[in-house]
Amino acid sequence: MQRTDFSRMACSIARTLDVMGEPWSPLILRDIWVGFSRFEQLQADLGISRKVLTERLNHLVEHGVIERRPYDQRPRYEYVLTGKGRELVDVLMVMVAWGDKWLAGEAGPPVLYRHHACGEISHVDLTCAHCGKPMRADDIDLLPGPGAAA
Amino acid sequence: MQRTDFSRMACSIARTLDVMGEPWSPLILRDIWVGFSRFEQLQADLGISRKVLTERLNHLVEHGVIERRPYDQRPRYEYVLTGKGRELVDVLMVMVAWGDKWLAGEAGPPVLYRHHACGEISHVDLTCAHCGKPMRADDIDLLPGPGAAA
DNA sequence: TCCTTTGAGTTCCTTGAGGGAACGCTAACA
DNA sequence: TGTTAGCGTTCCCTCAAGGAACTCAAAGGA
Repeated sequence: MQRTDFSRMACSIARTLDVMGEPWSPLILRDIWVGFSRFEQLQADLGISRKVLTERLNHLVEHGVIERRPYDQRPRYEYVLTGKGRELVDVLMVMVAWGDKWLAGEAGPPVLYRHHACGEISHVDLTCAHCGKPMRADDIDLLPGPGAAA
Repeated sequence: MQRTDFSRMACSIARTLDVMGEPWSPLILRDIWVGFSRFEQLQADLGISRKVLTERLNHLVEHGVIERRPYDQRPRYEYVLTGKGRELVDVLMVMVAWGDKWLAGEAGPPVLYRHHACGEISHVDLTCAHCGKPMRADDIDLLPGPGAAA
């Protein structure tokens, strides 16, 4: 099915979706983040079609969020997050916080996150990079930026 | 178009994707967030197929992130974010921060965000809800939670 | 009274992406 | 000389996205 190309839009959300917005891509990044690094591991853990997994991995490599590198003399490869990719995990962490709060139900969250700095089970909050106070959907005004469309 | 159903997975990322992971859904939420609230506005601004827009809006309403309500005696409706939906915008704000940093290029970010609390152009940071210190991909340990799969 | 306009979808056809199973390729190892 | 393990390719089928045309309801004008 022909899909619309988001990469040309003058919108950072659309551009980010062009990198990791296709089906399965966030879950592939999650798996690589938590330590599944090889093709067979990813395929088995996710239950994704091998064809689609190949396409997604290539796409993520092309955009520099993961890196493909050999781990053996034999033709064996593993995928690891780049710095760019590790920052993209921020998006996943916020999805976790939202899903834990709104979708986990009676059973509670499937995974807990312990923060190294304080040792507590916690989750992420969004704060202003400038003043450190909370920064949520209603706390900002939008202004046209230098890269705005004509 | 994800033919695989993510909603049953024991993963808050997969469940969140089930709500807003389909193509266009994040951009629809963005538009509603910034003030496009009507069917015609959304269709014109996004250039999305009317059929898909209808499907996505219904899906988002079913999951309680937006609300459909009449704004006229005539059969006219507008879509607005619920509380649940406003919190989902957190995910978009982090996509903005990442896209602005890694994909904006020479031109710079297309949109600037001014924080009400401090009045500065800024972006979001991820901090620990417990101790307030930075909380990024490498700053946490994962533990099985109460809702973990058997 | 009839015609037109507007907003909000709905229908229908075409194309191409995802699912899934089978196949291929390479290098070590028994 | 098989056999195995890891990593993809190829192929076919189904169904979802694109896109244009169509419908419907209510208001406003001629």
